[in-house]
Amino acid sequence: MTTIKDIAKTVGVSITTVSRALNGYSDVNEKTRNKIKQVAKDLHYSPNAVARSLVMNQTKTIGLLVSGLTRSGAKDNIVFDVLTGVNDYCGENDYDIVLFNTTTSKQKEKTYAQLCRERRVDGVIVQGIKKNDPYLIEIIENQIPCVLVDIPIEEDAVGYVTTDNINGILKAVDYLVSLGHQNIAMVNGHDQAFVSQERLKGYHAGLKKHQIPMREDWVVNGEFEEEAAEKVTQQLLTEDPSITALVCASDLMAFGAIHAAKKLGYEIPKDISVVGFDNIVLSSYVTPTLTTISQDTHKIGVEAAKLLIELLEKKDNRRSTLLPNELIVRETTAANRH
Amino acid sequence: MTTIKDIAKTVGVSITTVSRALNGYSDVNEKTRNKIKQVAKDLHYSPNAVARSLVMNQTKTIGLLVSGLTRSGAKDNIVFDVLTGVNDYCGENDYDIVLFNTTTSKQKEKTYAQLCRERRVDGVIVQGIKKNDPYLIEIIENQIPCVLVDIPIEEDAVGYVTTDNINGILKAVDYLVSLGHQNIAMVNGHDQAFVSQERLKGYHAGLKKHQIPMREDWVVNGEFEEEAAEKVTQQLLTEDPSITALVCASDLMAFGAIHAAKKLGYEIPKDISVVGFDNIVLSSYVTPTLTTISQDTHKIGVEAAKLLIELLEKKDNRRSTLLPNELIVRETTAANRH
DNA sequence: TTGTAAGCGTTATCAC
DNA sequence: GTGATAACGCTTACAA
Repeated sequence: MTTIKDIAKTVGVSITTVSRALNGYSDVNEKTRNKIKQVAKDLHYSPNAVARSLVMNQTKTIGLLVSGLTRSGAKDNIVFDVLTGVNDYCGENDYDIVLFNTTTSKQKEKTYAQLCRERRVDGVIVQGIKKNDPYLIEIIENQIPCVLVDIPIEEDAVGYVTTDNINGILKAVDYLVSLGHQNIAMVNGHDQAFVSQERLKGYHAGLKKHQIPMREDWVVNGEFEEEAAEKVTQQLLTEDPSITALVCASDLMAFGAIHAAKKLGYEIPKDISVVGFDNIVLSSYVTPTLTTISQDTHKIGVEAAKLLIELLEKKDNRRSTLLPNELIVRETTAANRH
Repeated sequence: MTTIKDIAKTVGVSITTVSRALNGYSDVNEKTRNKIKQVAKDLHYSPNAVARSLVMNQTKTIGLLVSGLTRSGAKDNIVFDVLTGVNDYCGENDYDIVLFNTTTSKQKEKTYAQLCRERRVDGVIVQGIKKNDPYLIEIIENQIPCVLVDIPIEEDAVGYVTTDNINGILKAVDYLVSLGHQNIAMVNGHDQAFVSQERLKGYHAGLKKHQIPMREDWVVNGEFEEEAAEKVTQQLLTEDPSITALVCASDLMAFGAIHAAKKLGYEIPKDISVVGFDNIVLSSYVTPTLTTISQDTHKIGVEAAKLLIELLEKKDNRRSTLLPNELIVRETTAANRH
């Protein structure tokens, strides 16, 4: 593999000159530069990023730490979408992405800091970890620049990007109320997710706004899983048949809820309205198509990468980005007929 | 950041000893080793993979070059699934993955070899490129170890993994024939995909096996896209209403085909049977659920990583892996009633 | 069992 | 404008 040494030898200059010529420094004769460039091309030279990283003490690489980088993540395409967003922005800005593997047994022993330091990534984007994940403490304690997805923490070296979860659910409640619904229950995720807290706040805010009394037992947790959501919804609906609408904290859970309702003999949306959250691909393919709060997951990725790179290059001192959500009305919601 | 130098200083030994102690060499006193290990821990030492890579001339990193690493890849979760498979196997074997960005304008200028050499990846897994992609020639010409997904090329340094496409379609045809279908048409992908060739072979083989005469005009190309498939299917079915079954080269195209059929007043599966290919998540969520040939895309990823690492470590001289496919019977196929 | 020293391919600091 | 030379953090002959 050709090195600047080889180029230096064939051109008859020092390696210093080659380095400077190739890196576009001004203090080098244009003729020598051209000769060097030509030889570099002839010899199929590629700069060795590893060597450069070593001396520059930066790798132009960011780590992507994803908790749900498993097969199951394929159902909602969220993880993938964020990844493509990160990839897009990084590509434009000459950063490479390395995937951190936290799922496999072997790597599980390594701490977050070890993972980062070993690969000498310049920064990290973290997605899908829970509030009680041990990594989270490490992230805050360490000085490694980091952007969290959906976890609102701001530190010197850490920021976050999330969507306006409160407002999202609020829009859903607004819409349901406008359809004449008053008995609106919520299928939330779990207590270890910040987004669940926020979405719950949105639910409360919505009820309050329309002066609908809150009922604690009308909020159930579906663990962000289709099956779990089905189960709790079935119970909820059995115990209280007066419920006419369901806001769910994810589309997958909405599917579970719908399934439960159908099993109980409900017709959708005639007997009960359901709105999801995420707007995953599935939601426009199922029958009936799902009314949902759309998150631009690709943009989450883009903004996360953007924020991180700004952090790295100290261009700005923003520490967070809040993206808007949008209500997508489809077929699982209808006027209340009770 | 702590280095072996720091450890050497505090323990009072040379850096050589530290290096050897930490890397588990036998020729080092157990007492010194323990002291060194302790100090390393105390000082929060992490080995610098960059420095190591430079001297070892290997990065323990493999590049993932994906053509469809874009938002659109979210519909079929294939790209993502393969990625998780690769990630799983690499994690177990201490390899990291770096994502090669080929979509963004900036990187597009770089050749395949440049991409690989610059990052000094040990090997590459390539997915989603077409037969006429300029990268392909480079891959063959270069000496960089590479495993291709769904492109059957074997060279000294390149191998591939794919599924048994011929047999997959054959199973579909077998099944349709067993349901009494004789007028079976095919919605294929496009000529630039090896899998399309194979699936076409499977279609031919299936017809031949059951002594059904081939009709060239009953094979149409849907470009692996839902909309395109819908269009060509509409035309096909309009021109020849005697067709009672459709084998499609992807689930997404099957959805397009179904849509076209419905528009023409067909009921599914009463009036026409449709079978897809891939078994993407969507196919079990749509109504009616899709009969399809299932590919274990996660396993494709695992096997690709496995094959590449074997190649890298010269453990074996296999150059390819063929995975079986499976027919998943769901609701879009029924007995022929014509 | 341990240490010395060379070298991996760069960039950066000087001096010329 | 250009060239020695040191440095980045590590591994690895070779020597002791």
